[in-house]
Amino acid sequence: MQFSNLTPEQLEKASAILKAISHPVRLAIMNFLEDGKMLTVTQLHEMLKIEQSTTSHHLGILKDKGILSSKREGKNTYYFIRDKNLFTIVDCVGKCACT
Amino acid sequence: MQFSNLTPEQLEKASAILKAISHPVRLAIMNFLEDGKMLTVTQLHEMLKIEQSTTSHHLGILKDKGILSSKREGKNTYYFIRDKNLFTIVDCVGKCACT
DNA sequence: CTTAAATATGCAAATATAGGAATATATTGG
DNA sequence: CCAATATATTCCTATATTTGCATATTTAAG
Repeated sequence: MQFSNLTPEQLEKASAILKAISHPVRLAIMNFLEDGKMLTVTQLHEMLKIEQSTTSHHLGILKDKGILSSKREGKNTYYFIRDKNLFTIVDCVGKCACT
Repeated sequence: MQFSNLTPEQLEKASAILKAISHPVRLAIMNFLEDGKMLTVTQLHEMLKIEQSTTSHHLGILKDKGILSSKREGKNTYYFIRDKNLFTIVDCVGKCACT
């Protein structure tokens, strides 16, 4: 493949990022964390009303792709958005979804 | 599921849009069409150096999700980005991919 | 009508993803 | 160490996606 102004590597990277957040649950998580908030697995699991393991899976995916970071504090693990650039995408997507 | 400020429907819609463009080939297509250009299946198929049918499939997905529109002119079908709002996302994603 | 070019579609195999039950691990308090 | 809470992981099944070959459809030209 050959590209206009993005290299194949950049395309792979960009699509990996998009793919990671292209899921209703993960988008909801991003939305909850949008303004820089930090939330635990249990908090998200309760807010989303989905299984704890499912929540953990999704958080794992987001962390694995470098979208989220986590910070352990005692028994809790707080998750938060790693790169503030992503706020823009989430915001932008949110707007597009309202059209 | 319950959400902060996006309804479940909006989340579904947003993730459907994101999912549609979350693929290296489709992102490359979006990138080629980014500035409002119109390109045919054959042009894209040659630019991307992938099979004609694969190209058509990807274009079909993007059209099906409302991302692209097409316009037939003789034997050719020109594809173009339907909603200019998407330029912003593609642009934004492109930037994020360069970090 | 026939041919060729451009595009679309049906199908199948390989691969990837999603979700949840059960279980494992980690951490704190007693 | 033991119990309880929080989180992560394993395993399994169902479902979706990707790709390309073969074929169909559409359109223009002769």
